[in-house]
Amino acid sequence: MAKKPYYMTTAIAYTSGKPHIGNTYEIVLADSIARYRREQGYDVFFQTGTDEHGQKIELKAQEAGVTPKEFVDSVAGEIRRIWDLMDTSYDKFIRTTDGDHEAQVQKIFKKLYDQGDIYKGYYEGLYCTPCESFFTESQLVDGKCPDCGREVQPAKEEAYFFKMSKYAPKLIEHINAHPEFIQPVSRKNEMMNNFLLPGLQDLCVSRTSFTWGIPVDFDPKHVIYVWLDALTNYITGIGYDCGGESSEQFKKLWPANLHLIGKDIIRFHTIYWPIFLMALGIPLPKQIFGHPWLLQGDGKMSKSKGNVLYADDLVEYFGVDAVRYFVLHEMPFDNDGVISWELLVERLNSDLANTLGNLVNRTISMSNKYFGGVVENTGAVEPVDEELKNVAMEVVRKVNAKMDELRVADAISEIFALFKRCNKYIDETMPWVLAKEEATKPRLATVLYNLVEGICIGASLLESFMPSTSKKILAQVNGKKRALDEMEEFGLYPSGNKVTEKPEILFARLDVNEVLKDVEKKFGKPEEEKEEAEEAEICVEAKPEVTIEDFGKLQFQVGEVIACEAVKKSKKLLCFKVKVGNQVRQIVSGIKAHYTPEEVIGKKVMVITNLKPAKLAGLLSEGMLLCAEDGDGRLALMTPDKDMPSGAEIC
RNA sequence: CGCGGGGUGGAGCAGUUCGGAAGCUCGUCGGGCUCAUAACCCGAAGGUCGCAGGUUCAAAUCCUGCCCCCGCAACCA
Repeated sequence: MAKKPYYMTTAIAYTSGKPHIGNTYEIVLADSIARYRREQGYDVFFQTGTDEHGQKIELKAQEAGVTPKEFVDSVAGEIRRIWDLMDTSYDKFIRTTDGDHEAQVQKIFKKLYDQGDIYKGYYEGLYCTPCESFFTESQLVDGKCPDCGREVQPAKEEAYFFKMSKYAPKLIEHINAHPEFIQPVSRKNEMMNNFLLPGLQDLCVSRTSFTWGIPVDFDPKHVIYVWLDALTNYITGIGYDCGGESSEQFKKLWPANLHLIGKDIIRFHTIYWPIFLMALGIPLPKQIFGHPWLLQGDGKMSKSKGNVLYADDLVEYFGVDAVRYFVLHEMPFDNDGVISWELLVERLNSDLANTLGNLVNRTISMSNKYFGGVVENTGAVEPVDEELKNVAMEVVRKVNAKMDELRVADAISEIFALFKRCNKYIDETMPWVLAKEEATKPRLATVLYNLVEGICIGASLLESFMPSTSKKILAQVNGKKRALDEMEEFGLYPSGNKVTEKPEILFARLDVNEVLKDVEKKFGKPEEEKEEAEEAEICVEAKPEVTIEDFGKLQFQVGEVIACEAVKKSKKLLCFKVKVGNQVRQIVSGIKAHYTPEEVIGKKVMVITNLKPAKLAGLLSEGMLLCAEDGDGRLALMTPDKDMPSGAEIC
């Protein structure tokens, strides 16, 4: 019987920079699902890749002084290196700059245009010519440009749009008829209520403001904007052709069984993507799963804090499988998870070193000590054995059930429950007591046999999640990897097999303080006490040299804060009244997080007074308060060293 | 009233869909054991489930109001 195909994908990673552990989580999660489906007998095709177009990349490349292509080649290489490092078993790595993808996207665009789903329209708005920006009515300040205060003109910019609304009813119907389509279900209502039911707006699918993208071939000043370019990778990657020449592979694999994505892009995958597919007349994927995020432990990610976590750094300390274990185990099903060095060490020590590693180690040691490594089933059973056997026999069924719901973290917990049960079994049977008398040796042999059998089952199940650990354990106990359908029977381990003589430590315990100290040395201080160190570490990007004349254009003066209040509806802004000489200015400044209005009143501050006024949150700001900013974004107002009258010029 | 997520023993989380004895892992304390990576096993302490109301025989769970945290968005001059 031919194996059933199973096509799954991850989102493609955006090549604007090195992916951190949060991005890496997705590929590992996908990998564990892919591996498990293979175990279950599916013919799995697992695709991942990179999204490489867009203005941001164009800019980043410019900053780096390389071409966009050179830039994405380098980042895509880095991403792929990390995916490989994490031991992920993807079958295809697609890049949106691949020639066949680009060509097919152009054809798709043309087809949708020809059939009237894409039309040329205009981005309409009010245009400020000097600022080269569009604004909507609501963004204007007193009917003028919010940036410069000048007049704006109604204007249009050409763009292509996709008629989303046309397919919305059909999509609503589909979603209602297939409750499993959007996972977790809580997301379904969000999509329905927020986007689908209120009515979909047509989607802008082209841009003329940058060039790093796939050109619209019949109108080359436009490039195809992100979603039509990125989402289609799922079909172009397996050989879709909208001219009717799709590959055999496409015919076999489509529709996809699972798109695994982050919760932030659920909207695009459950609304725009299905609608594109409907327009192309091909079936919809069976399931979209929006996973939660893995967040850094202590506060925001920040390079100066040294707490941005990258998979390769973590692997250096803990090893690939420990990192895989952590991200898979710690990530709950529909809530964000937390990752930090401390938590990582905790999991490594307690689950991997203590529960699992130590179990394998003590079992093998005893086999060597008492029987020269030979593991034999003498059939000397006792009632206590039943419970262990039950747990071992149940575990496959439980893991299967969890994996069918994509509850990977729970599936792993089930496997570890078996290892814990094995540890308990050792205490119950007390092998070291049995070893004292010749008469109880047969019983001892059976106890050790049962343990090795339990370990084999657990280790075999572990393959999808921690592939190399699984292999290592099986090698140490000299057992064969058990297939899922070989786990309905307890006792398949060949009686008389010999375990390894020298068990290798699977996971060494780490001392959390030493790790933290080490990390600090390597990546900089992770938390608070960083005063002195910080001073030296701040590095501000150098600006081009200016002349004294340039400097002379700026006017700085001492101002006295005579009033200050928080700006309602704004998290960051304070509104100041500052007396400068004989006039009072209103200045709006984003330092709410650093100063309260009370503490700032009466302070003498440094103000740039000839800056073009601007509106912030609807309030006029005539000038700017100068602050020093440290590496963590903390601000300090600049005040004169000696008392100076307000209005005194700073030069 | 911008959008969204969250507040459950010291830490990290489950449980909330569809009310029905507050649960898991770690840590702490006490005990057991010695095969093992100071690991393993057992027991205990510790929570007004953010606050205040309401519905109900019964609320972590449903309803109303409020407080606080976190992302994103916006205007961090």
